[in-house]
Amino acid sequence: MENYPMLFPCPNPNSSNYPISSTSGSVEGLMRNFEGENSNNNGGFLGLRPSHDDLEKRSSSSGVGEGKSSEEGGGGGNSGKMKKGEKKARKPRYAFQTRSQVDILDDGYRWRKYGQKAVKNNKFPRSYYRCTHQGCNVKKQVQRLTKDEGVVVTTYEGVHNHPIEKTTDNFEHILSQMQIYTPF
DNA sequence: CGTGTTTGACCGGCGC
DNA sequence: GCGCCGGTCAAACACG
Repeated sequence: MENYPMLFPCPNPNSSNYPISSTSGSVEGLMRNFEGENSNNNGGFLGLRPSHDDLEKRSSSSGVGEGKSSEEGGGGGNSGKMKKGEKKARKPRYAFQTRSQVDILDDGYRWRKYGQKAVKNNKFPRSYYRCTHQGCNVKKQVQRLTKDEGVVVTTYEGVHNHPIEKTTDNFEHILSQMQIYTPF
């Protein structure tokens, strides 16, 4: 994947409110609860939810409700590489909707796709990405809404602890290709 | 040859 | 206890 569509999910490049690199506090302030059920969510608002993990209650048949993360190195292929009984680190997650033609919103980091699953209430599959930087366990998942093909929901999990690889000159290009849904 | 994608299977929690 | 469901791994493949 060398063609970088390059979209950045930040409405204000000059602002310090980067969804990923900044502290969660400032980001949380900007967004509203995203728990309204997505599929019926005819959009129009920027959904962001710093998940506090525990209250993950999915409404079974009605909700897409994300399950819990099983932490890195978890589960999977029974090769016996994960330690069981390890405590689960709960990480904050940031979700936001963007309007874009492309699914992959490149924010300047390098992502490796590690999975793709179909979600029950959506026709479009959800893609799982992980930052390829060593020691950087930032994960991200991209999902497209059924109702609005133009709306892409991106969920970031974790914080990068290494500098970006690309210059920020691309922001102009990035912003030209996307528009953020704002409730205001 | 290195890097990332594809894809099926598996894991683990929760609901029933 | 079983089955659903979301999340993840890993081998094979594709591409530069």
